Amino acid sequence: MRTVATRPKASAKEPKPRWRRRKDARPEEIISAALDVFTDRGFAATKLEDIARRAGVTKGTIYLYFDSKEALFKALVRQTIVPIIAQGEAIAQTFIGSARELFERLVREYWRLMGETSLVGIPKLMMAEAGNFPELARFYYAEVVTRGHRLMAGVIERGIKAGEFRPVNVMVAAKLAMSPLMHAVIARKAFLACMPEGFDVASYLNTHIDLYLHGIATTDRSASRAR
Amino acid sequence: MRTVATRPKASAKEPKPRWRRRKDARPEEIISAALDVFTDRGFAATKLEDIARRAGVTKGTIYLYFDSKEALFKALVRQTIVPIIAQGEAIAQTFIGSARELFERLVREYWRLMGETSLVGIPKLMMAEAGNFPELARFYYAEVVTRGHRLMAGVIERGIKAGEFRPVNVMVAAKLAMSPLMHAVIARKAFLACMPEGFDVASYLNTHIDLYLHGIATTDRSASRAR
Amino acid sequence: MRTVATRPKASAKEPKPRWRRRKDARPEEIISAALDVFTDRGFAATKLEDIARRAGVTKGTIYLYFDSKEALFKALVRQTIVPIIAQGEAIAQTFIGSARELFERLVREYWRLMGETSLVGIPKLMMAEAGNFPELARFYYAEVVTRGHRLMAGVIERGIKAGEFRPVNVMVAAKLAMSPLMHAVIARKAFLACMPEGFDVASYLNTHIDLYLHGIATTDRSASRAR
Amino acid sequence: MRTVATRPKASAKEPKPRWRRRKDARPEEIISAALDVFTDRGFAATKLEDIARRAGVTKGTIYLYFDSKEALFKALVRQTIVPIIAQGEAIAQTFIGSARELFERLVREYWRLMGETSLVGIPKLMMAEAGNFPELARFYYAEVVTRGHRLMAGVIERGIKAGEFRPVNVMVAAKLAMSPLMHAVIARKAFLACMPEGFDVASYLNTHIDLYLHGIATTDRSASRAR
DNA sequence: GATGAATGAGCCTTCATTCAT
DNA sequence: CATGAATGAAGGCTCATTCAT
Repeated sequence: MRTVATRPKASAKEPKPRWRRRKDARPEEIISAALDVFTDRGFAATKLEDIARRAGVTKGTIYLYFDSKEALFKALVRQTIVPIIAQGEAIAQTFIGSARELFERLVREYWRLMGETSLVGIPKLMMAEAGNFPELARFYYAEVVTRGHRLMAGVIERGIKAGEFRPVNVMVAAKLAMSPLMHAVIARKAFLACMPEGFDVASYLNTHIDLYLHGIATTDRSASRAR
Repeated sequence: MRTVATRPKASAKEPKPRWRRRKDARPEEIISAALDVFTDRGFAATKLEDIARRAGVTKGTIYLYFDSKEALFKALVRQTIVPIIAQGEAIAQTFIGSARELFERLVREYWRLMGETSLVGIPKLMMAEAGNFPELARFYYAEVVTRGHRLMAGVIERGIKAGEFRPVNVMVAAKLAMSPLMHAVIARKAFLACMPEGFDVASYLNTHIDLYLHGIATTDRSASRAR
Repeated sequence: MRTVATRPKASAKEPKPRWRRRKDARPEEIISAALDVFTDRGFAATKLEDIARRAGVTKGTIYLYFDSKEALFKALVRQTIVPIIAQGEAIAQTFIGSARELFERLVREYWRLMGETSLVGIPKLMMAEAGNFPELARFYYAEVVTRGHRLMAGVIERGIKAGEFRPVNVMVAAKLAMSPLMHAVIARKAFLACMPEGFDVASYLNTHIDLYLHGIATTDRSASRAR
Repeated sequence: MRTVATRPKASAKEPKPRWRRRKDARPEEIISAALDVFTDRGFAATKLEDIARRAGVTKGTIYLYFDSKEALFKALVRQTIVPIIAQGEAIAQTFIGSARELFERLVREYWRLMGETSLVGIPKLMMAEAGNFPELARFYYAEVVTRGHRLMAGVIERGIKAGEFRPVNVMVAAKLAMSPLMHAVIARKAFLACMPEGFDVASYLNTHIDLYLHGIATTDRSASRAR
């Protein structure tokens, strides 16, 4: 749960990792705690004290590193989310294979990094708080949403050029590729406790990939791809 | 009293008719105001006083009709969203035509009722606040989300039976039909101010319909339908 | 329960005494209700609405007869308590018999009129609120407490003159005759629910009369010692 | 900031040492202030802000130590009254002398500890607010009232066994020994300002002791008791 | 005369923020 | 660096009081 962006090898167990405080790891620990709490309470409903407790410090300490609750929130968004996008871009640039395969790879990668970590909370939070933090919303939209869309748009363009995909409005198609992912990731976080049937991730992703690639494929040979 | 017609744009004195109306229109006026405010501030950040002001009453008045801020929030959700779903169900039951046409009809109807009205705020709010109101989340998920999914699932099943659609997991496919709509509707509300390029609703809907129907269509004749 | 001072023959049953409203009985009904509510909630904790409900009217109606909550409270004290004292005085003046018999009569009468009706609430209230209502306290102390003490003092004086009682400071002795009654009446109201053993009124009164008369009686050999 | 050294006991400006102390003396200071304020305003009429001001802190500080106004009230009762009772019990257990002497000792002690300190306010409050705090009333009645009665009952029993006192219902007699004290202590606090003649404590106590011991004494030798 | 919808001041309570230690 | 006691500005909620009907 305590994942921070680029620290994916954190051994999540660590029974009691004492005696390694007093480093400069503090800000990260605080951000990590903030992620967890903001994420499932929302901005206003989050108490600095909860963050402090979870980070193993006191309220006052937070102010050594962040000017205000708002500043902490912004730092959180800025520092946790961008690396994800960058990572996606890196994958795309070095990927060798068909556009369809790349599409599938990115879809699954997105879910792994966003859907399965506490990072889910970020888009959820941004949707909710965009109105209250206009500059942050602008930053987020430009640096994350648009960049993510562009990434996916590149994949689609690649597919069109390669004759794999039909010619479509690539930016719109990119949004349509991402939105089922973003929505599911958020809704799952929000409503998991309310889903008696659970949420079958594999089915959801497979069906999305299947329908989407079917939908966008050039129609002559009709490249089906199921599992 | 009401010295002047219905909306005293009067300039004069109007000594101090401390309060005006006094109807059972009040609850609805308050809910309407609550919709606006909750919707763009979130639950916790909303001040009862703002709702009151917008409804043209004072804080105290709200408590004549609702027990608490939370109760007002619940009433808001209950009274605004459920009818929408019911309306969709009515359309589906009386619809005459192909499954594809029904799909398109529902997609456009959803956007018209949710995307173009302030009701957008409701799902946005629910996503954000579900964690803080487990009971409400359960209600919403059962009465709105699931019901909406079932509605769409029925359409897909109809298409499969008619040979229009490939056999797929209908519930998952239903979620995938809805999620681009739900996400877009929310994101548009959240980020519209941040979109320099705006949001081209027509393209988005058309492309979704096109890709989705293409994706789910039985592949032999492959009935494409673009615009 | 609903007793109002000088209306002791009120038939407490009256299944539904409708259609006799709109008289000038209103103020009394309100005072009666106020007595009940003030009495077991205290002044500040009493809501006008509770009084109104119990009186079968609405909040607004109270203001037709009383200027404010405070005014109602004062009227309540003034109008309900004085008749009691007067009644006691009347008994004393017309009483034929020994001082000891008169003492006993007054003690039992006090309990009957104060201990067994909602009038108990008045001294209880006054003790509690004297600090918040100085003028009222002054009125009450002069018109009720002092007058009550004087009444009892007269009895004691009578006993001394008749040789029944030892010579004592009559005013102090009067207070000591009354205080066990006043305290018991109040404490019983306050704590009845907390007394698993209940409160044995007969024992309490009998023992008080016994001890007090024994204590004040001229002992033939009589080693009195006063100051 | 602190332009000057560490503890400017200086007279000069003292720019704004926003707050001072910071000890665990705080809870006691608050309780002490609460005693004063609750005591002469009653529970409901007391404003936390008044308590805070009197304790030299702000409203918020109270909540560092007590969960709510009610919790503060309970703490107040628990910490002030119960020790008094215990002290009385200690006296009785170690007392050497006649039951009459012990009776007198306890009567005077009660007055000294309750009548002459601000603790008077507690029983006064309890009488008034018992109805609003059933649980607290139960606690108080069991831990204070009953315990006090039992203490006095023991004394009376001792006197009976020793042949000093007539056989009486000891529990009732105990109540009658205490009630003039409790009532006087409360009434004096409530009405002192209304007593033009003042309240002669010595007379009151002496006369009570005299009458009571006279009343309960075995009658043959007629134990007089002087000073 | 009565009503009851509406008001608005005020209180309890919370919590981001500060700062002496 | 850290702490945590203290602050003080709000916000939710209540309720005595008013007044159009």
